[in-house]
Amino acid sequence: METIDNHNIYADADIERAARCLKAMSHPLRLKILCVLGTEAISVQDIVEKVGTSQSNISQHLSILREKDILGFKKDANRVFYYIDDPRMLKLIEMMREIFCAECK
Amino acid sequence: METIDNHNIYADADIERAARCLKAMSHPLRLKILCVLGTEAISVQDIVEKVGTSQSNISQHLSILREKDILGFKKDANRVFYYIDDPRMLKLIEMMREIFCAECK
DNA sequence: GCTATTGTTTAGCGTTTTCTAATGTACAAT
DNA sequence: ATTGTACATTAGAAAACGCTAAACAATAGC
Repeated sequence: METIDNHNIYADADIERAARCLKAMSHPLRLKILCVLGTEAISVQDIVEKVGTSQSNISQHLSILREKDILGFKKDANRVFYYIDDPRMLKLIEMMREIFCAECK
Repeated sequence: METIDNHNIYADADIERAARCLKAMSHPLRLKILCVLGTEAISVQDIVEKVGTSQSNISQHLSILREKDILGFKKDANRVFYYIDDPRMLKLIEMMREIFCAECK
């Protein structure tokens, strides 16, 4: 019966935010997009080739990641280059690699 | 044109596995369950109280986490105690807290 | 035996996700 | 101008999700 309910260590707002972030990464294609991006800025066309699905499909997934402020982009003439804009996401990607790829070498 | 296609650094199997894991965590209630569990084994009833939704709903989410081998459980008389069984998941939870709760203090 | 407690499962329904296919838009090159 | 390239958007259908409510199962206590 404290002033602040400490039976709940985790703020629901943090949980919601984290869950939304995880959800964005939780699709194989989106996760792969994030992995191939890493710290680079890559054009949609190149992403399509590296990830391997239709251009329309990639575009839709990019739009999802864009809406959640995970990706940024810059246009250059005909092309659009996407990059990971959220530093937390970069950390997460790195950690995911450590955790899920450590034993598979 | 190497023997192993290195235009693709990330094995699709790893991606799939990681994505499945992320998906399991990507629901607010499930994430919260994992957070309150931490390294402990907690009964369903206690989880219900700490997480805050119906018992049936918690049970369903527990079942999802169980199916994906993220949670283990042991029965004791009337109760069932759940715990995080996958060490990778524990790491992930820890990292999530660092990333999403670091700046919010 | 009953009754309460603890937990799981099923059914059903509305919502969300994710894909394919088609269309639209903008710039480039000729 | 028209043709090609790069990308976004829309529409629509199938599947997956997530909830409430209800039924079910197992143990505990009387």
